[in-house]
Amino acid sequence: MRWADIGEDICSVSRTLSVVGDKWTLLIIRNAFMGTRRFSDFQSEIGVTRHRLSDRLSKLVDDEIFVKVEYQNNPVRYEYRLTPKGKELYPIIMSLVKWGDNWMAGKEGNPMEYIHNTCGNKVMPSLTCPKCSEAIDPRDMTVIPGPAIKALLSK
Amino acid sequence: MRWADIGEDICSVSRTLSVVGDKWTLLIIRNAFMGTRRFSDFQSEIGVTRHRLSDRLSKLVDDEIFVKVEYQNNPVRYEYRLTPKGKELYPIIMSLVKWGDNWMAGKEGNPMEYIHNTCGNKVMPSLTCPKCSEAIDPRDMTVIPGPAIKALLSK
DNA sequence: ATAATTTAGTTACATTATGGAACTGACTTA
DNA sequence: TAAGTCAGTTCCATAATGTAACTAAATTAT
Repeated sequence: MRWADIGEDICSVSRTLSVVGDKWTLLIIRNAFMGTRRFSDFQSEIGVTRHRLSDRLSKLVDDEIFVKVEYQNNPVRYEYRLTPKGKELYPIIMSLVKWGDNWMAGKEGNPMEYIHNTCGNKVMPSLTCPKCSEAIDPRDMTVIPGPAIKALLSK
Repeated sequence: MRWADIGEDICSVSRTLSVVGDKWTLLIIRNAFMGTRRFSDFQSEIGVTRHRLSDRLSKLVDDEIFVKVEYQNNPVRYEYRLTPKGKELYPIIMSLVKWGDNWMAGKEGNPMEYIHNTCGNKVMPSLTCPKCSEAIDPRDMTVIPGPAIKALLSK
């Protein structure tokens, strides 16, 4: 079977991109991980227009990445908080950070540094194999059809 | 200091997104990791228009994610191969796959499965701390200004 | 020898998405 | 009373995208 025969809809990457495959969306989520919750804070921090922000936030609420939580009434106002589904986007943001640090940093060095509270060290998380604990090299990964593709093939 | 005061240009996420912050670009890179190298193969596999593909590929060459390698002359034709800089995008693709598997898979299960050749196991790589080897939880990470931000502050 | 096919594009045009900027509306503070 | 805050919405010009046809050099089929 060729990859070409597998529809775009049966791919975890394109499914994920249907939710976060947009620059503004990823910047909004990045800021959410830094603690931002309110419309105007996202707006001024990211520099996105209110129009676009409103658009992206409501899509993210539809996609269950954010929940709107009322933080005042009179007038009623909501803030945007990451759901568990949204919080699990962290490795995506972290891998974007890491690549940017490695390949796009200027001579000044990295913009930010990260401390792992659990062990107290300044670290940059890396992708590792949960079985043998080795860092992942793309050449060491073999991709095989999973249950969803197998089900398709047996039809 | 507030995040709002840090320009978008001094952020590893937005720097990375200036290269791969686009749906088509990420799908092209995903396919490159599955072995695709030629224009028409990217085109038919991804379903992107030739116009858009041509556009994205030349940007990716400019950004040194791909190199054009001549694979025939008469007429001269090039294929697109990942550079080391491009190969290091793998964790980004893998984190997109993982999130999609966890949150967007249908009842059929995951589209693909991954085998780590080094240890022979079927695995899904995870983000871990290189010091204590524990899986990363976003709540356990503290972000502090790095050298580039510190340099800015001392001006 | 001529026609069709392959590969890697480019061009023209209509549609869609985006950015910029002003406007709304319910309150609060000076 | 006037200005400010917050979370949007509306309007319009510009930019990005998709659709579909066209190019061009070579190869294969009839």
